Amino acid sequence: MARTAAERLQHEASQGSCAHAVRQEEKAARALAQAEAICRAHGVRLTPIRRKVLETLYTTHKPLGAYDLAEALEPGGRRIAPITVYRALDFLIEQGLAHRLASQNAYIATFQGDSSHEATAFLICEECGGVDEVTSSALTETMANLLNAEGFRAHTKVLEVTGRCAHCQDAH
Amino acid sequence: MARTAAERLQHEASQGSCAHAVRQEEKAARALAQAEAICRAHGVRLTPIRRKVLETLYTTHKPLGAYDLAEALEPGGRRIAPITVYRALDFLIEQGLAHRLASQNAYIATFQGDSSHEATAFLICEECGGVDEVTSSALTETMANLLNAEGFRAHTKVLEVTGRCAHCQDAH
DNA sequence: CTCGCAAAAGTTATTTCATTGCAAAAACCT
DNA sequence: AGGTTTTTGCAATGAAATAACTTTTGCGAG
Ligand SMILES: [Zn+2]
Ligand SMILES: [Zn+2]
Ligand SMILES: [Zn+2]
Ligand SMILES: [Zn+2]
Repeated sequence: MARTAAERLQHEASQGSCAHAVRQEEKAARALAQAEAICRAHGVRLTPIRRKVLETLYTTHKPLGAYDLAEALEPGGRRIAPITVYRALDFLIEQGLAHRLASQNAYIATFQGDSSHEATAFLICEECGGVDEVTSSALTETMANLLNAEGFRAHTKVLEVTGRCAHCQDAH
Repeated sequence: MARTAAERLQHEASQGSCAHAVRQEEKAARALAQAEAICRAHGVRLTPIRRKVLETLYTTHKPLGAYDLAEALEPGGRRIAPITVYRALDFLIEQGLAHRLASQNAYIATFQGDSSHEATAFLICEECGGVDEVTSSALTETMANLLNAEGFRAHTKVLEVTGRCAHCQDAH
């Protein structure tokens, strides 16, 4: 089944930065500022822990498990308990700032503001670990039609594709 | 996150048979016969354990966790270890006879022979626990286009939608 | 400022899901 | 039967997620 958290980290380390991560620092800074704005607007608090979790997700731009996050947050402070990470993740997901990749037991920051009625697919590269978030009106429409035809009222959509991203194929 | 195995079972018990399960016995019998044929054709063995797991999935027609299955197989024999169930599930999934619902940590029998290049969506009702397996050429095409546009070579597709099925809305 | 409340984080333990490693048994093939 | 491969048994462990309860923190009302 899904790669474990430890394997993910090792894989990432062995790969170094990939094209998915380029210029991630600047994007992360902007995204973080926007997240603060969103939280203010929603009247909720982006506490230090929540902020740090989100920041880690942004700068990594790869799926991280809750225990990965706990580890990543460790330096410069004491070890954070898993439950704390999960609570932060729950918060971030509620605010549409993060997303759970069910097929990986991992979490990732959301760049495009979760326009919740849109169908969003996550393309997960098995080679470099990068994740692309893609939507298209065609996809949204097709899903809507399909669900409509079945009379199914959707609550949560999980669209995850694993495989090989474009630049990992080139570099094969 | 996802409903636990125990909750699933309790939910099922509280609901009795729902429309998703009607005439499941006959369908299950036919599907099981077909599964035997498939295994013969593939030159692999549908052993008693594998067969029993598949049968349980067919007759239940609801997502079951590995430990649920271990429990379900218990009567009339000794307790089966989780690993054994997982091995049986791995086999069934390899043969395209079962499917893992990543969003539920649960497994379900596949009725339509997994024509592996088709995009199949699973509609999971949060009310009755029933799962419908749907495909459409439109969905397959849309996904193919989307992946093509991204230059992404797909290996595994996870399309799972949770919500409320048609008859659970009627009965609300 | 201090009291009181509610939200957040800490602590400890437990549950649920999945895998590893090795031994025994069964099925298959000469 | 003898040797090989596949399957199952068994015990322990790892990994992901949650539970129950306490303490701390942020913040407004008095
Ligand atoms: Zn990459
Ligand atoms: Zn890649
Ligand atoms: Zn139903
Ligand atoms: Zn239903």
